[in-house]
Amino acid sequence: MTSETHPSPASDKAPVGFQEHDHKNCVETALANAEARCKEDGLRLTPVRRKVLEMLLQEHRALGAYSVLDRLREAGFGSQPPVAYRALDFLVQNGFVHKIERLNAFVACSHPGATHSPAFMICRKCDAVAEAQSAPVPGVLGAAARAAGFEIEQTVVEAEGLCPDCTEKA
Amino acid sequence: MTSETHPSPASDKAPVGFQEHDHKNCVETALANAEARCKEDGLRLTPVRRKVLEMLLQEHRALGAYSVLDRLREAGFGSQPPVAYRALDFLVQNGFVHKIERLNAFVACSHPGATHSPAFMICRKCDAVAEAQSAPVPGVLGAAARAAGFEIEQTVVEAEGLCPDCTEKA
DNA sequence: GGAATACATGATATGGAATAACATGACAAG
DNA sequence: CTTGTCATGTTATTCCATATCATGTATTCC
Repeated sequence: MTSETHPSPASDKAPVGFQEHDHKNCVETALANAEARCKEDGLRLTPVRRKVLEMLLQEHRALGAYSVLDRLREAGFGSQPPVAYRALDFLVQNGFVHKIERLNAFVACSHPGATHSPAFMICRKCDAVAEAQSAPVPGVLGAAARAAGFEIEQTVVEAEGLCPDCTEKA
Repeated sequence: MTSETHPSPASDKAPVGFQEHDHKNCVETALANAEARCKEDGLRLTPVRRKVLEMLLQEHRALGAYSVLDRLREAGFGSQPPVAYRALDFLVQNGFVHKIERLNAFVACSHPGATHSPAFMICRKCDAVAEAQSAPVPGVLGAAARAAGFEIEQTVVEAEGLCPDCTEKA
């Protein structure tokens, strides 16, 4: 075994995202969009970065850093942790990828372009991850922050539970 | 150095929580409350567990598992990772302590008793953590979940930004 | 009381996540 | 050509987390 962090116990090839979707173009268009936005903003979508984004789009689920690393090695890139982490940092920094804190894993963004504060639904059984457009900032929290003098820069919202598939099987 | 995970660069003894508060009784009363609730619910607040809760209340900020471990050793308890993790699991499970996913660290709960879905404000500069009573469940996300057939069991809300102290200094 | 059961603790070992520190390569600007 | 900058590569280390087994200590049931 090469080190697949989240084995997705139930179904390893399930159409995670909770809904069937056209997975053919979805990768290519997303990649094209990313390239366009990088050119536009003067960002450099280098080979490693592009490869990492591609594999995350391809998988369409959360991958641990060391899974990413394995695939980079297979593809002939460097195989040391920083290689993966740096690429991931870049992609997260610029909104192409999100980190799932709960899983210590990464997913490609589903809503390219829009500067958003995303929310995630994570299945505790199969580790499937779906992204939802979140409210601008959770209202109550925003109020509390203002009251305390805390300046919110970024908010992580992650819901854990059971995805439709796993609910059915129970 | 014994391994203090989050050194709190700026001020190591700052009144984290973002607001001055009476820290004298706050520990004792919280401990008493915990003991009461455990007796009531038939839970066993053993020496290790009690000690961990006490130190988290004392510190009043997020501590990494290995910081907890160091203090356990100093207090004459076992010093292997599982000792700390088991105690932390128990405390988290029963709502006495919360895990900050963003930091891989733990804080004592500020709102004892109430079964709540907490939200946190985390200073990216000094790692101070404040807990806010959160909305039951972020409304928009709840709707998305229902639409997708996802059953939410628990939600993590963590806001990153600058605490009042660190904002001042900038 | 004494055996059986469940749970808490202690210790060993291991694996995965993340970053520090340093060196190299590619490339553009001066 | 030299300098500065950024991306990449490599080594090593630190930190987070859990599986596993052994031991001990309650509590329960007979």
